[in-house]
Amino acid sequence: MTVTRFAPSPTGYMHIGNLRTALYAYLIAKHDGGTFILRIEDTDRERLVDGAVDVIKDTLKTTGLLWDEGPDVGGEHGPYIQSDRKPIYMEYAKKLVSLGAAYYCFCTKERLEQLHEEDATGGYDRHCRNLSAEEVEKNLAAGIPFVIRQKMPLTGTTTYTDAVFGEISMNNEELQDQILMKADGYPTYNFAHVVDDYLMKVTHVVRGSEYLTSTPKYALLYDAFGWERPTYVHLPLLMGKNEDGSVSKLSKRHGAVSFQDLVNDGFLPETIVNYIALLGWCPKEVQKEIFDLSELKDIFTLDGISKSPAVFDFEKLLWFNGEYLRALSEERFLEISAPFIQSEIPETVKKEKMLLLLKSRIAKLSELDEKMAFFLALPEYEKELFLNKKNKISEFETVKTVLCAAKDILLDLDAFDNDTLFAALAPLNEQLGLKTGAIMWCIRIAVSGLSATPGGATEIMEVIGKAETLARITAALEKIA
RNA sequence: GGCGCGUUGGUCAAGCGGUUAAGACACGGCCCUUUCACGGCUGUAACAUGGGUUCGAUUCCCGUACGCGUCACCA
Repeated sequence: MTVTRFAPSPTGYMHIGNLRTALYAYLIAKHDGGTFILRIEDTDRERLVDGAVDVIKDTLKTTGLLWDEGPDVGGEHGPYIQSDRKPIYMEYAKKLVSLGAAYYCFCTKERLEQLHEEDATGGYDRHCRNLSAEEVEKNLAAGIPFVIRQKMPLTGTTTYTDAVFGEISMNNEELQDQILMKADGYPTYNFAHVVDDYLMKVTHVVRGSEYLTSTPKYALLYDAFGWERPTYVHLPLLMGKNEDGSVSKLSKRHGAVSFQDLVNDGFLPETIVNYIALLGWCPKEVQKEIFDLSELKDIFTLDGISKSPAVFDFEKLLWFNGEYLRALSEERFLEISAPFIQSEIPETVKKEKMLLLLKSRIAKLSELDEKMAFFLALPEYEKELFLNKKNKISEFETVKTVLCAAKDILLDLDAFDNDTLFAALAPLNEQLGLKTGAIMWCIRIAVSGLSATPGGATEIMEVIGKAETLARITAALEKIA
């Protein structure tokens, strides 16, 4: 039985790297029909952020990463919020002390700071490591604040096997006697996650590779308790590209990097999931890139995870999103695009038709407003725009002829849909001795004021309606007169 | 700085001793076409480096360079 967990600390937003960790943890469990746990790591009481847990839960829900055990849904290994488990840690820490693998430390923060000033790379000097039982008892009885530290072996090496990176060894002398229990009675991450993972029967510890070198310390904790070590799955880091071309760990300076930022910018949750699944992992023997969550569940295997860091590429994300947008049903597209429309849309504009014209031409929903602007109001443009080499339009006289003829035809038209319009205007080519493209070019410029538009001349006319079309053509005629 | 990890085109990446070194994004060209987009075809572009091991290294080993990570009463 595979059991994984996603154990974020509530920081107030869901970093995309964190989301990917959650995704992989979910996929590893679900590929095997296992259990996916959500656990909130809120042992840092000073950094609590209101509503942060909701952000985590909402993100997981909208991406479909539903947890089998955790807040709201419960489970047999609860509670799933570390602050609710507080008594557990002290109990286990004391056990560790009695096992000789941890010790009470009464050093003050001031002393630690001084130590650091004297030697910035030295770390803790293990001052309290060998206090006698009597001294400890005395200090405890006197109510002197204490922390509990892990007693690292002084020699030898500690080795563990990571499912992605293979064997990792660290010299024990590199390992600090890290703090397990803080003076405020809360455990540190270093201790809490080990105890919880054990108690929650987590089989695969999935997390970013920044933990690669501290994992020996955790493995030692398992050993000290006599617990079986879990399978470690460290994920390659997500990087962002800097202005100067270098890369570093993806962070806010690289732009929108939280799930919510991306969604607000008009990326679909499915797109995000799909894209980040492929950042650091590649399917075996499947030659495609578009996957939904359930497909990912089927094909996800650990051996497809790569070791090298991956640069988050907004360009490719954009491409993915365009693919997802185009694949959407018209109804669904209309529905989800609504919140992104800020513009006031006149009654005379065929709104749905307009939006659908844009559907295959945008990469993210936030582009909608800008791209629809010309439908709503004719932009300023230079009359030279009418001149077009490819369509062999070199004289304004030609443009005038086309527009006048078109105007006459349109005046008599009752139906104003694309097909009718095209059928009515296309014959102008023979009458005027011009290519259809040239005819439409003139008209399209007149009704849009743009050299490139979503949709052709007749589609645009249908959207803006007869009155507006005639008004724009009249304006064009005046412009070139 | 110590320790650890990584290094295939600009980016994501396949490859797991013998390949014309896949594919995708981006970029260029062509086609389609009422402009654009979509779609189709096509082009440019890569094994960081030096030593080994081997009949043969992108692939295995060692060094070097570069990059990243980590050395908290944060996670």
